[in-house]
Amino acid sequence: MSAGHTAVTTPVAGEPVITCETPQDECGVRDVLDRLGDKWSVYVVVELAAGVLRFKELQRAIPGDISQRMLTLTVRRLERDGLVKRTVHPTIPPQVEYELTDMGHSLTHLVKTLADWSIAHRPAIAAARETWDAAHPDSDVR
Amino acid sequence: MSAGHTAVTTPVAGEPVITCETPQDECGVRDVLDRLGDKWSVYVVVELAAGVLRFKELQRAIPGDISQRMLTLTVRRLERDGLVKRTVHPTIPPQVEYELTDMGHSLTHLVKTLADWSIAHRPAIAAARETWDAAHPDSDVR
DNA sequence: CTGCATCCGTACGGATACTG
DNA sequence: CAGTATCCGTACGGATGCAG
Repeated sequence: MSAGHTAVTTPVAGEPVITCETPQDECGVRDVLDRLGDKWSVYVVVELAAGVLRFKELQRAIPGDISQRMLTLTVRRLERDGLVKRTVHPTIPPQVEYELTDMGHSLTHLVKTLADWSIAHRPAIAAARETWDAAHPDSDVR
Repeated sequence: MSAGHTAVTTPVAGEPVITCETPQDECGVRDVLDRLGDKWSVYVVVELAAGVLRFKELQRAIPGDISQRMLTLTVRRLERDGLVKRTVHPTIPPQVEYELTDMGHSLTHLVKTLADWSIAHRPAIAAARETWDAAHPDSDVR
């Protein structure tokens, strides 16, 4: 192969092909991961998939104690990307509701796929890790 | 709803439900993201999906100039998780080949789904961003 | 070629205090 | 309640040098 990219070494049958037209192309994958790969975004999507939530509700619903700051940031970014809609009711005390947009809802299928794969392979991965860790007692890889 | 979790506020029709049995459960999603959410793992999977590659080949194939250190780390972690198989040919100079395991190959479908979603919604997201950025001239959210 | 060790800058995220 | 502002520690990742 001339200039190395997406090597066609040993094409596997029945395998979806992820095509990167040009070298140095990110195949679109990097995009999604930059958006959902952070610590909290998926959780926001998951919780909002079930329905409209207020700020505090969202914060309580998300597993793992998200800080107020992080929830604000996360939800703002999702809003900026058109995945979440934010509506403010100018009452006292203020009430702000968050919900997924249509595009946001389309994400749900994606997340479901992720969750399914994870759950299906969790045991196998755990096993692989144990084996590897046993074979490599002192390694900083982790 | 008593103690807030996975609120059942406004269930949406025809929407996959991501169930978290217990509060503070990560629904399995965090697992995958911890594994593929980093900067390079997906690329390794994508390139190896096409066939067996040596270290240098892999490095050249991946878009965005991955450092040698990062490629080593990434590939080691994937190996630890049982997603990548590493075979060493004790020659001079050394020759090391990387390939996906069966489980690794099962990831390809997942990645394809990600890529597809990304490409499909890229324009919409770009538009949403422009709108938002215009409406919020001075914001550190980005 | 493949890989480890080391150093170092930055970006991400947590904690806290303060405002409308 | 729903934020904003600030400070601060750490983990991630890049650059470089050395070794089998």
